[in-house]
Amino acid sequence: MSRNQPTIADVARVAGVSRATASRAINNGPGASEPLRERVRAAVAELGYQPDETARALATGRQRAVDVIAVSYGSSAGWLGTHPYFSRVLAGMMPVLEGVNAQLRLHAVGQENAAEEIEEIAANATLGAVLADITPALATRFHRRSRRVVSMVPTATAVPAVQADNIGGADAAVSRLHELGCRRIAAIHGPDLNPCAIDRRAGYLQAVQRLGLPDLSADGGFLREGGYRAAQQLLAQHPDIDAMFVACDLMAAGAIQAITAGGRRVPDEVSVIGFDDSIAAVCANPPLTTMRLPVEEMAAAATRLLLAGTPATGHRQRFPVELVVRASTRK
Amino acid sequence: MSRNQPTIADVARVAGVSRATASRAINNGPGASEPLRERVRAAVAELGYQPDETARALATGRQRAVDVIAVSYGSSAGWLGTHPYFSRVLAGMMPVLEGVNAQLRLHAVGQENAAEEIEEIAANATLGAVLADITPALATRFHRRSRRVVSMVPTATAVPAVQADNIGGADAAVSRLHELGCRRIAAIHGPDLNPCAIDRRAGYLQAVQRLGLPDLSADGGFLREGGYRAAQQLLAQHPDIDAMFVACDLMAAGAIQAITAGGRRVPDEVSVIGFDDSIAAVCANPPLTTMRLPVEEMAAAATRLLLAGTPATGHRQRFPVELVVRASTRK
DNA sequence: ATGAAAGCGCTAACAA
DNA sequence: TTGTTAGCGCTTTCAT
Repeated sequence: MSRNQPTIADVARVAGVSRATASRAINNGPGASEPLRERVRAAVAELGYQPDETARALATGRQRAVDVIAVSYGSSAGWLGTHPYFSRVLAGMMPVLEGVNAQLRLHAVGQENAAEEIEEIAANATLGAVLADITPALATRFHRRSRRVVSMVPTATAVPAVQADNIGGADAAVSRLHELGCRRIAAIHGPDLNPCAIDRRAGYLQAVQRLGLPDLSADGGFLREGGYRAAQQLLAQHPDIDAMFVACDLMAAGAIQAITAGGRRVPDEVSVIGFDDSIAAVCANPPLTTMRLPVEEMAAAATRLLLAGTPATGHRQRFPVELVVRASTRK
Repeated sequence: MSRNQPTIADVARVAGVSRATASRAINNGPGASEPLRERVRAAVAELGYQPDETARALATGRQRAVDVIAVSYGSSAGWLGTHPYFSRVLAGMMPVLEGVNAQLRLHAVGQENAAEEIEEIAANATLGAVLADITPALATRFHRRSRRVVSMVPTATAVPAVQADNIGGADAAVSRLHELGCRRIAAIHGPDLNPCAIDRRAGYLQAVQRLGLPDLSADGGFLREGGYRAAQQLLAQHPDIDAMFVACDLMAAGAIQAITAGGRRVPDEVSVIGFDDSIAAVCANPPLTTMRLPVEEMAAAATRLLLAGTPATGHRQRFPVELVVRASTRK
């Protein structure tokens, strides 16, 4: 570094006080007279002094940063860039970090050496970490090293988490479709190993079983292309499908494209209901009826939990998943 | 902090060497014999030692972090969360930061006290900052305090920048529509003050003028709702429109919804061409033909520039904007 | 109320 | 090659 920033010693000298007094004045700490505080303020302004957060962090032992960890399945660029989820968690965190003088550090850890990277992040964690989409095993690993952590997806029981009712949401979606008169309700699911995908699949299965409907499932891998292909395939195999429950909006947008490209109308011939209420839902045409996952609120809650101290082991904060009606389901 | 992590002193003691030797071994520095290195490695493993990056940063004077700054016009949550742009810049940066032991710090600065926040970030910058969407005035402010900065949008001449050919891209889009036989080409523009929006508008104007077409412009504010409304209005005022150039995909997705909701077909009756090639383009139905803004590549380049040292004042790296043909334009 | 001085955990001159 | 020592810029006892 070639920065030649003024230090607190400069401020102290210009103000004609000791470094300790300068520090007290700058941090609004107790034990400094108003006249001296004023001189320090003047010196700060004159020099354009900005405290070095690194030194401050070392001296106090706490750095006031919250880490966000996302695992990059395959190429980090692909997942992080194309899935609307991450920007929503960031969007949810930023406002609560506003004005509390805390940094937001973003980490994309690769799959291979994930364990080591997690360890290192945990070792340097300060306020703590928000686990955006990590497996229970890795979450446990982090938790063992630092308890200042909260997961945003279903995880190991010990790890604090904010979680949405994915099962209930999926069930509600299918029930809704059933109320609308649909009887051949297909589903497009996410990756087998994804905790959220697992729950949404369970919710679908639970609903069709209760309602006495057939299980018409396909896999879409949480990606738009997968949703497109799955919908095509479903339509080919079961031409009488009158509705689709799609486990994420991105896939649902693809599914709608496939349905209309195949010459059927949405929602007149087939109703589609997505999951997430992400940007993909409003960009789809017709706009998607979907189950809203309150990602921003969850991320905000997770951040507040960290700001408030060390979350209790096993802590759970639940969030409802609610129906948002748009135009992809019939009246 | 109640962390009780082992320090390098513990490692040194366990390994039976001095702290200096331990440091040398840990950092693969020169001047340490293999046997001692081995003992240090063993001690590190035994204690589960992880170097404290803060202390390291203070000692070396460089913290190896790159900052990303996004200005939050209105609510920070809204903009950051709903616009696909930011996640693309993050996605572009992450891979180049991989394995170089550098953190990514994210800042959303509010509009009111933007100047101060910018100053503070600049003062604590280490590798430097990527300005995602900042005004020329603020960029200049940052540049004055730290030269380690690169803007991703058109900016003041002194500030280093990576920039795409927005004017040329917009012109090319209109030209393309003209080649396709369209003669009533409307446009939906972004915010008046947004540097990218300004250039895209200029490109449209330049093209219609050259081609002898009428200027059919409306404003959409770079948001989907704005695109929807602008398209409705355009269609009402000029029923003979046969194409639309829309300055961003998010607005274009809205425009397509408005067009089809109004009973016209895309692309048969009206062709639509967007800008960005964001997630909104592939979620739209039909999928959008668009001008691809290589955001990830630009963000990666910006990051590499910072990693390589202090970018030269006024540095410019240009990126092409290319046509991506999908289904929203007629053949 | 103020200042002197001791660290925070680490790296990097300098000595040995 | 190894160890000793002096900081990095700041906060925070502890005297005064």
